[in-house]
Amino acid sequence: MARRGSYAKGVAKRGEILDAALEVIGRDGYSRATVREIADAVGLSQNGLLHHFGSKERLFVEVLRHRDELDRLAYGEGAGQRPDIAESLVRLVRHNARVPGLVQLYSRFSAEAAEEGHPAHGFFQERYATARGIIAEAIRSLQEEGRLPPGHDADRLAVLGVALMDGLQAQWAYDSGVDMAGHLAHFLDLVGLRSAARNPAGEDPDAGDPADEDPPAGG
Amino acid sequence: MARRGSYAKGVAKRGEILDAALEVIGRDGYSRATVREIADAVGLSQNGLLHHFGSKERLFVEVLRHRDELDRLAYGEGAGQRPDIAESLVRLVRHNARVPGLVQLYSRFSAEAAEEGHPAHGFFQERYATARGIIAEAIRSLQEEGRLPPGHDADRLAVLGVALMDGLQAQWAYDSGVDMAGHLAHFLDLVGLRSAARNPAGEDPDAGDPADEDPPAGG
DNA sequence: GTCTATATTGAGATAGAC
DNA sequence: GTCTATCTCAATATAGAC
Repeated sequence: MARRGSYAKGVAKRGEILDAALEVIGRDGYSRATVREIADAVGLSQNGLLHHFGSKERLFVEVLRHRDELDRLAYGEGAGQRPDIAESLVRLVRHNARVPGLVQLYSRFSAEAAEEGHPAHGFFQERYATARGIIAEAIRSLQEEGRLPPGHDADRLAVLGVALMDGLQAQWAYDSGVDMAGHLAHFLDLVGLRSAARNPAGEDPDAGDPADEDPPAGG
Repeated sequence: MARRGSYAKGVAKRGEILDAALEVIGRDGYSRATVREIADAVGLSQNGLLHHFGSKERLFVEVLRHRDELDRLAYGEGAGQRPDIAESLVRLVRHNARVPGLVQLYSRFSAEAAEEGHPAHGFFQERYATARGIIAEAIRSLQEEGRLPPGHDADRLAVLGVALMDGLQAQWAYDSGVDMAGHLAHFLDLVGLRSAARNPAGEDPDAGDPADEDPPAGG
């Protein structure tokens, strides 16, 4: 509102910086992804960059927010033909295994921001609550349709699901042979969520994911 | 072997430093727990402390190793009357909820050390493998005794269990109302591990834990 | 052998010129 | 909106006292 003619330029520059941050983090790892490195990658000085985001923490929060937005479009409700929670989560996790830099950013940053007073504390607090809410709501929908075995507590299952996704990332970070998506799918099978969400008739639960192609997030 | 008379003194000092580190981390949080703060707490200079451990990373690894050792004695095989895996894990997690500083140290440090080449990378890599191995082995024992529903993959369940413990810590860090032990117990119930491990006859699965008293780890 | 004092390096944050 | 210069602070390495 109060911003002047160069508003569009600022927005474009912010997008450019987010992309550069992603690239540097992916290439050099989180601890080498300093403000200076990212600034170099985008052709700015350190403080030329910080002018747009204020601090490293705020920059990283925006990177993660941007990631969530893209993931929501690609795997969230309304994405693809079947907005089914179990399959959406498995696909999301499968996608994550192809972007280790982002996963590392998420893991380290969320661990740091757990400390009260950290600039990103509120972001993650809200994100966890939202994630649990989305999953719990999807489970309740299945229950209303009668496609889930009775006796399941949607809120509790949501906590377990979110915890599993986080925890699998930790093990995967130390052993890339850990198949995050496979283990999540196994859990969903165990609690009856996967077959319920997909096809009550009972087709092959692993069919239908042609390759691990990136979703149409960027195109 | 080559060490001389002051060996015992060095060992005692190391123990003193580990205790001080725990206290500072618990009181001020991980990011305020600098080498200088810990050194002050134990009455040493920064490098007086680093002389014993070499670096902050090595000090923290020793803190976590010491914690694991105490936990193993208190909750591992042979601790208490019933060396039953499900109950041991639930009790361990319940105990963790009473030492937020240690949990924060573990979470942040394991996230940092995921980067290849970090001084603590090997420690966590080994720790994850060991944790999975212990749980998988305990499950296999139950299976051999015929106390577990058939069709369970011990190795897969172990991965899920470890992931759950890590992931629940993350959510708990942002909302201390998240009952880590309760959610883990719920998971173990869901997969049939808890009732199998405890009492095939089917007693109240939450009885027998009088209070959340600390185990005889220090005495 | 053990410690104190100090210097160096590298990170992010801040101030103010253009 | 971007830059240069400077500040603070943690971690590490070195020199040398006892």
